[in-house]
Amino acid sequence: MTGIQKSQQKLSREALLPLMANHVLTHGMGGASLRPLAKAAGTSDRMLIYHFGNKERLIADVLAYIARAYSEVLDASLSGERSTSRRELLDRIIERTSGSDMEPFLALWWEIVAGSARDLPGYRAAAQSVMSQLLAWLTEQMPENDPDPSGGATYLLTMIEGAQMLSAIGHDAIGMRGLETAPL
Amino acid sequence: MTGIQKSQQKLSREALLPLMANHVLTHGMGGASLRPLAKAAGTSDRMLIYHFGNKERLIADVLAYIARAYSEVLDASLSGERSTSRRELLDRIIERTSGSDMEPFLALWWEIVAGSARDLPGYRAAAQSVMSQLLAWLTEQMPENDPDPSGGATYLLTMIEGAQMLSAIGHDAIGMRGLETAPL
DNA sequence: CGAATCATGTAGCAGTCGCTACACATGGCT
DNA sequence: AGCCATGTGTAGCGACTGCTACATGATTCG
Repeated sequence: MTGIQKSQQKLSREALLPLMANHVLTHGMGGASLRPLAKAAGTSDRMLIYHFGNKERLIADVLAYIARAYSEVLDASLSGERSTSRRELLDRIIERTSGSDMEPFLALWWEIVAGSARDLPGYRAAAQSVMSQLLAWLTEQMPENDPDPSGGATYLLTMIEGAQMLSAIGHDAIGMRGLETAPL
Repeated sequence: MTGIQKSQQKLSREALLPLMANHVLTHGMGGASLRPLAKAAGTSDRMLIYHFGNKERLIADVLAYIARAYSEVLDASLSGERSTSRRELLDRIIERTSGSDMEPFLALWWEIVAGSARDLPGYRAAAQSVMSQLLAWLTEQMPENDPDPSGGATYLLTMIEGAQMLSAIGHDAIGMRGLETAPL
């Protein structure tokens, strides 16, 4: 009769990651300190260090998990019949990534880019993983008759990301105009 | 004979801004807390609050100052004869912005974008200021015979920023390929 | 059964954070 | 001369940071 039996007694690294990823997606990297993360994952800062060694590795693992999870979302949500032109493909992507459900990920995305630019550990790997996935998906989604699917995909990716950045800073008009006037 | 006469006795807001901007450019937003900023500006956290009211306004002012200073650098360093084609203009921009002296500003830039995406006070205004300046400069630099200078400038801006992001995360290859294969 | 390993709670440390209270010194104005 | 606004140094508060020491249950193995 010593006390209450805890319901969850073996929250392993793997079980904690999605919970922390969720917290990071909604609160951003600014809120990614040990105690809030632990609370979100139903454990203690003490246990996070126990499982991951230190915060640096923790963050790297969480970012890697998010990159992995994002590619799965991408696969699931973006499948469909092949587009018949670059323009149509571009429009579809813009439509999908403009949904409000993508907002948390996009906000986090720019924090990851900023971390990459400053070479913070784990950030660059996550960023490259996401972009590689996106590029691969784009390449195989290129119109069947496209003269240069690979080159065209890198081109589209560059355009899309540029437009999304302009959208993130509230210059949607410029970003969208840039897309509209783009010679594809 | 009460003590040493301090050499600088009236460091006003305006005198402090460039010193803090310099610190932010070299150390990033992560190091932009009151005490380090004060040290860089040769004063105390106490005085920063005295001059700016609180940290939020301080940061907004520093970012606005940086945006202003950047546009002057832009004017000075990018002037020259008009390009004769979109491709040539694009190449010139890429060459100028790839210099290592631009690196501190670019790293800071992505932090500003991330702050904009999270709607932190002051960030979006600074980001829009920088992009507006850049777009205006681009527009007037478009080739003389260009059919659509304004639309073309937004298009180029979108491409440039997309490529720069890919470069920031270490995917230069993709970014540059995107530019090379771009139909201008 | 006993020992060792794993897992976890409680407390706390040294440092930083933004910000404030208080004292005090100047200088200009009346 | 007295007073008030401007400016500045010193100290500190309460909250938070990553991380650690210590103790103690729980499990597993010899």
